[in-house]
Amino acid sequence: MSWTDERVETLKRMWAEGQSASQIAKELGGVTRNAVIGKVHRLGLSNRVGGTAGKEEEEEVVETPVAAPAAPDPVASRPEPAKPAAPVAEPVVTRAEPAPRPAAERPAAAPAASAGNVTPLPLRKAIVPAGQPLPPQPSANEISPEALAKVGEVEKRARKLTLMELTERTCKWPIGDPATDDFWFCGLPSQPGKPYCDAHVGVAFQPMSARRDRRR
DNA sequence: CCCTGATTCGC
DNA sequence: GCGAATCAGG
Repeated sequence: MSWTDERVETLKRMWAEGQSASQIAKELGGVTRNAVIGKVHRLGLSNRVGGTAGKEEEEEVVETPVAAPAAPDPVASRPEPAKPAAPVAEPVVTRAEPAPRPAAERPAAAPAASAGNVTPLPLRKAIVPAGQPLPPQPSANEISPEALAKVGEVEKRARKLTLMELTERTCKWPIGDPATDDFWFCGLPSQPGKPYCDAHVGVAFQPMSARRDRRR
């Protein structure tokens, strides 16, 4: 693979969007993240300290002076790196399997959720009608007590990751109510090839037999 | 361990 | 110019 104009362009765009080198490499295909990083440097794009490697002593604040009037350029306006609306790399929360229903173990609202995260805005968590914010459940939603206990335990140690923090190796089991700020993803190490951690795999994939057994 | 970017250096 | 290997940090 060579760095064609198009590929370089993609590289530039994604890098500017704050994508990681590995993500860019994955998108481009045929290159490793090392290649991407190498190219980035050769292009002189080395910028944002993407979260690590904070070597170098940056003492020179050689940035452009203040001078940033109100109305910027009418042309080059790309201040929104949020959603390229282009080829979506990955939906992150891949659930090609039976949608999980973490309804069973609803954690009573956890007020002190995010540490030091004081909502500055009048953010109420009651966009929900009343009582039961969660959608109806699939019907037979009986899970073995063992599995439930396991989940209950595990969720106390959940890493409480945000959507953005999920990777292929983190449990994507949602916890809490998406309609409120009392919501996060388990985030514990997922089983190889599975979207969830051990405990959540246990409740997500029910053999649909066993249950009957224990019931009658 | 997983991940990140930075740098080096033989090709 | 390229990128694997290595380094360095979270």
